Amino acid sequence: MSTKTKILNAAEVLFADKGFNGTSLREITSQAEVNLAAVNYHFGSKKELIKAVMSRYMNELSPRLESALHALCLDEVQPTLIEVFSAFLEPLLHLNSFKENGTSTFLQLLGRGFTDNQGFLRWFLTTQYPGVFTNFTQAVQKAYPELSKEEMFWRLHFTMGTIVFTMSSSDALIDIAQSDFDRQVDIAGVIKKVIPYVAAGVAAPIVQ
Amino acid sequence: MSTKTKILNAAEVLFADKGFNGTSLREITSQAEVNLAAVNYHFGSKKELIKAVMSRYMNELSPRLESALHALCLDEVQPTLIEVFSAFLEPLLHLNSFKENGTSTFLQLLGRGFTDNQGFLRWFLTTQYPGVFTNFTQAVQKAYPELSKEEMFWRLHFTMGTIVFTMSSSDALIDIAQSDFDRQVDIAGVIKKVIPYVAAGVAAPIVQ
DNA sequence: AGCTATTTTAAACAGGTGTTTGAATTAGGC
DNA sequence: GCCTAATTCAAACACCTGTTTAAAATAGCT
Repeated sequence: MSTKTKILNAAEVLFADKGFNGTSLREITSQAEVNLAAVNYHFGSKKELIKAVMSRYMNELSPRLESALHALCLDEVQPTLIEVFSAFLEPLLHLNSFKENGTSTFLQLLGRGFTDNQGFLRWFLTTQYPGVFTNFTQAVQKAYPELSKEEMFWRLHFTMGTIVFTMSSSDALIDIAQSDFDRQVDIAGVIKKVIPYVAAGVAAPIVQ
Repeated sequence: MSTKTKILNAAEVLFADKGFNGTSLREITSQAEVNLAAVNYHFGSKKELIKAVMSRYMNELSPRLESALHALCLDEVQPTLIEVFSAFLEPLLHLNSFKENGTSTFLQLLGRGFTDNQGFLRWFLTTQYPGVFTNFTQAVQKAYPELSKEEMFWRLHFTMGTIVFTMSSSDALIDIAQSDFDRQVDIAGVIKKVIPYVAAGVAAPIVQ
């Protein structure tokens, strides 16, 4: 395995667990069993390493997600919001076959990306992968045309918050659920639980 | 104004803006115009300062919130979920008269508290202010008795995620909304928008 | 083999972190 | 005014941060 890959593999689990700011290059390189200077040699800087970690997942996810959402838009019948959000399920779970615990790791990274680093990753994702966002809003628009652009803006950010926050602490939540309710839950189970919630939230009646 | 208060005032806005890990004691003390050592003299450590910042708000918020939720539980008629979540509105907005931008600052701090520091603040809040949580779950239980304990656990965490994530980036979102939709929104407006969303999410039909 | 370009290595760099120290200053009670 | 306790202050502490350097090792190619 190349040094670059070793670094990426070590970095992604540490970043997901402790955040980008909370993980030092020394932790990453010692976990990856490579020299400290290797990060700057292969990636240039820590910031570029963060981008590389995210890109590896986004490049795997975004084409599948875009086409799933695009299919809904092309369809003749009006999709339900449940169907729109369910379109995320397969592309997200596919990350598990791409990499062990890939789904969980990616969603945690996404959560970190929106809270750490005063949102430079938010900028990176929206500018580098705009197709995901436009296809998504188009699909929601088609499922719920009465929703104004402004109201949709807010509700999609509420949805993002639900997902991102839940997933960034999904490990802890799954542990609690297992000890308190004696129920085996995995990341796919959590996603299936969250879909009706966000679909109902976005579909909520509009109040003036 | 006492040194202690000067530190708390400077710390809370810096913590809200840049997170707990992202704010150094030197930034805080120079903003507060006090000596660097004052934090350790008056609070003992940075961790204790964080607790003190949160406690100042929680002590102001929790009695009002608890009694508002408790009133719903004592009431004879079954409350709607909208009413349950609306019970948060007055106590939260009261923080604005307690302190300028108090509502926004507190909610941002809360968001930081659940993502920074691998959740030591989550532990602090749930153990120091358990009344808020028990009253809240009781009120939701009364409004939606069909919801199983496990399903409620998940949906309340989804709700927490929605609130916490939205509020931790509320300043950025309000800016975008103003430039994109030319609409004046404040923190109260955001809260009023999020209530129907989370109420509908919690009320979503249960799927097996 | 020999040469070149790539990669790895240990060491140092410059700067930031929370915390502690001990002397200097201030405040409050008599 | 005096004495004591509380507070402030500049300086240093020990450690961690991302990044850079220049020498050493390795790899690939003719």
